[in-house]
Amino acid sequence: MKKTFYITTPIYYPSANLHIGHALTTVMADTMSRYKKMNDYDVFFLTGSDEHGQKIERTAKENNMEPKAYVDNIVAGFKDLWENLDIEYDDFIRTTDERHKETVHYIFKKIYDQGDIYKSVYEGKYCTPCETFFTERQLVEGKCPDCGRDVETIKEESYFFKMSKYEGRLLKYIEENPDFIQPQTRKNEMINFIKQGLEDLCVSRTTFKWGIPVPIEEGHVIYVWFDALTNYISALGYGRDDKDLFEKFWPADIHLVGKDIVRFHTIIWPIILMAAELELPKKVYGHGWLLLDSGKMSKSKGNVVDPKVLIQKYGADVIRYFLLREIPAGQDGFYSEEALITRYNVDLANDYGNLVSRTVAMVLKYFDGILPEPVNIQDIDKDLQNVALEAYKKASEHIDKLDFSNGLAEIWKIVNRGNKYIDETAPWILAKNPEDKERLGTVLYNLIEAIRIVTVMIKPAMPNITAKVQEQIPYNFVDAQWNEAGVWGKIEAGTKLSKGDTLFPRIDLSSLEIEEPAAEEKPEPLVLKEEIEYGDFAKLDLRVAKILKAEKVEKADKLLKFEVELGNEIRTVVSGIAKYYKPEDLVGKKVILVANLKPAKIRGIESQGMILSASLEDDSDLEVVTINKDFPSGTTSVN
RNA sequence: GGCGGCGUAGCUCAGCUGGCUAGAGCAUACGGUUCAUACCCGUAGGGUCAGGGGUUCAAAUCCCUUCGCCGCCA
Repeated sequence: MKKTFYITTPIYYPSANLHIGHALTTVMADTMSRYKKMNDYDVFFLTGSDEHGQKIERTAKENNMEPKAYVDNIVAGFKDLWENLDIEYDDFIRTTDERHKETVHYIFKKIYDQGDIYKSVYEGKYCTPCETFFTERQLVEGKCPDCGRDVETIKEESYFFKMSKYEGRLLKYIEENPDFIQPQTRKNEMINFIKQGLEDLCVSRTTFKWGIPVPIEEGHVIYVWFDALTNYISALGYGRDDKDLFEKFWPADIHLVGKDIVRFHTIIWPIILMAAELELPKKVYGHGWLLLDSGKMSKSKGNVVDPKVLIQKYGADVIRYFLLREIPAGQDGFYSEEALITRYNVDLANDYGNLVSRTVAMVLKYFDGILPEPVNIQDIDKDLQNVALEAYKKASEHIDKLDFSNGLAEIWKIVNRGNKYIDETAPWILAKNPEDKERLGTVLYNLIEAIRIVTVMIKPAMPNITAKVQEQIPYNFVDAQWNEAGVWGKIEAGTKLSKGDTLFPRIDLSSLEIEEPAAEEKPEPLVLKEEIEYGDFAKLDLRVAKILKAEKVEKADKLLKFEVELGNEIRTVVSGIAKYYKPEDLVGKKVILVANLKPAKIRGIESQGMILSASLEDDSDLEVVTINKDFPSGTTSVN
């Protein structure tokens, strides 16, 4: 029986479309999955979407949609992206799937029945936009520490999960399984966290409906982690009749996650599993973030890089290669389109693509495309072989540890050695002497063989390119197993090569319009008027005034004429804001009037003061400054 | 505030348990080559290894300290 391998990505939250950072996790998982398949593992690769929660409920409502219809739409976009990126998952679990709900019900009930879930009262501060609860201590000046908005105090009956009970067992497990949490720094953080003591976890809500109902009491909905994390076993059929997959693949070999959700995967999830008397996953790997020069990518910053645009421009292989090569294992990495193009030009076009191109061209030119037999192996040939075999070994080790960056770097040592080998053996000189024909043939054979090995090894990362190489070098790359890269001499002499398309055409960086993500606004220095003394300011008499009447000034597009109440007097004021307000909308509003401004005649009407407002520089919009509290008119507004 | 990490060439980073003139890739300059996608190969410049102190025959590597940056603390 084949060895099994179960790898997962997080299930992504469909409140918005995915960005290139999400693509990183999924590409890593897909590459690992393909690598294991090439190593003859029976692989199960799971991804999906986490579709419940108040935020979805609200966003859907804002869009006048039912939540399910709303998420259907976004999830279709997820799947489309994965298809474009050549992500070959075995299953896509949605938390709205009936099968998922069944499993969640089952596991919730099981844990409840044994007494690890109990009812109590939850009280906390909640920030709806961020969908996060905070403790009093976490708030910054009483507001949400993430977004700075107001938080709501929420007090409700909830079900709680007895996490505290499993604290010691979890700690012991982590210490006895040193590879469970990777990388090391995350592991240390988690140990630290647990040692501070675990609180019980609130696992239900009554404030929204968009979720899986708590099976034992109506009106309660299962809250986030109990629902979301369970996807890893609901997709396998746990708690239902069809649990063959569960028996075959659980425990998972790797839960691949971003570093921001390591805690949930290494504390809450294992404890849920312990309570359900299930085995724990073998490894949780928290990879780093893809940063932009302008910081972390996030929707609120508006600096999100859309992977679909990039795929269209450069192709899935290139994006995949960049992500895997550029982000160091377990660390953050930087994205910029310039870096992407540099990687592309240097590694793919110049080094690998060109190596294939020049080698195949020489076989065509000197041997009519028939791959010659290698004879009389010399030291330099041996060296090329050794570099290839050594790289195979090291690359395998790196990839086993999810270190794709170093894995690919190792593979490229063969590419570099190949280019150097051409330089040292100078086939074009050998071609001039008929008696060197055998030597020339050997050199070209060795080069093709080196290319073959490289091409086998880049297949998990770049699944498309192998098929294109196969058109030129007819070796069965498409079905190749990984260990074929660990053997020298597998390509047969006599193989007929043919000219193919340029694998990676160079991109001229200078003539390219790079669409950098909308970086944060460059803070243009404000140009202020000349500094004034307080005395200058104090001369202004700003007063609250109530608008009694408003009408358009005849024959003037811009002007409105107001009657305003200022204490006991009634004044007439003309203001150039007709473009922005209908007269009737302003009646009754309390505005700020510059009350001691010298009256001026406008269109024959005497205007006795000015109403304060703020307007955009290009005059595209304007808002009158208004007072919301019910202050009497005539009130001094500033002093 | 508590715990942890980082600071090495213009840029991104390797340098494990201390030991030859501190490395790689990119970028720059110069040279070589023409099979190839103006590509490839070679050479060179450039670092008081954040600052200070200590241990040692010997420290980027261990210890202390200062400064700066980052992560975790539901």
